[in-house]
Amino acid sequence: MVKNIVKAASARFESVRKAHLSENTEDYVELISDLINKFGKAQTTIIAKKLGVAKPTVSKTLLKLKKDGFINHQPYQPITLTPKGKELAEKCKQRHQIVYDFLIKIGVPKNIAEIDSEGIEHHISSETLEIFKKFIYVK
Amino acid sequence: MVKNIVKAASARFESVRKAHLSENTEDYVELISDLINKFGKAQTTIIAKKLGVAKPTVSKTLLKLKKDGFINHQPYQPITLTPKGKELAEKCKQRHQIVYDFLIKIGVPKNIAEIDSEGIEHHISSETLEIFKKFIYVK
DNA sequence: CTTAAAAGTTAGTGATTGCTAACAATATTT
DNA sequence: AAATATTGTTAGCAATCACTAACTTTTAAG
Repeated sequence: MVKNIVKAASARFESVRKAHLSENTEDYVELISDLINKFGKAQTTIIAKKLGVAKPTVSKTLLKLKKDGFINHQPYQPITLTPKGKELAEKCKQRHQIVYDFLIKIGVPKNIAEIDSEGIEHHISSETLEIFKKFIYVK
Repeated sequence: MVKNIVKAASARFESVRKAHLSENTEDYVELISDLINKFGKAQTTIIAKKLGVAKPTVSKTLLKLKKDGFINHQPYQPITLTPKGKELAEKCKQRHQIVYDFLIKIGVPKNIAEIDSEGIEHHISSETLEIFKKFIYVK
């Protein structure tokens, strides 16, 4: 059936659009986790600087992350991750690290690997990730 | 200086956001080129089906692509690419192919490679792409 | 050649993710 | 403790990219 062929063709674009919806959440949660680990706390201003966006943008996103159950946050208070947020952060960090290590392994310069891994990490399937892993540790 | 460290940290996020702005344009132009090659013409309805979006979404995007000089398009007429559009399509197709071939080469199954290459292609630097190429042809 | 189907457009809406300007709360200096 | 600086929020706006409903144009069938 022609319809099914077209449907299959569109699936990959839909996957990419779906990934875009969770990208922002993942970037925030991963960053918040890093900040807590490095500086003991995560604050709006630091997040804004790290992500290269304005403070109100962060403020608004934090409301959404709270609503979605990833963070605990009261106005003017530091941000903490919920169990759900910690879990997502952990998953993202592992994935990010694998992509980064893989790029380094195949010879991509550090500064380039940092940028590329950031863009790629949200679009890698678990299957491909497994193959990346084998490359890093076996070869 | 601490400021520069933070600025460097934000650069990769800004790169990703910048990539997102051109992603849609690239997907459309690449697809339009494919449709012209395969079926002799590119039409709104086919594009909509292939991308998995509604027709009005395509219609609106075509106006933007025309405004930006990537396509020629008069209402109710088939779509053609401008030289600028052809150039971009060619670049995207090559890049897409390299990413896809690379994934296949390292052992990713076809159906997964199709999805992942679609998501990844917009976030790969030319440096990493060159390394991918070497992998495909040399090893 | 008229009618029905297919293709394409316009209008209006909503979510997401940015921004600036202005203000409020908190922390720091003096 | 008062003034100042920093931090965080609210309000209002814009661009992008989706959608549905309703309409127009073109194509195809009878």
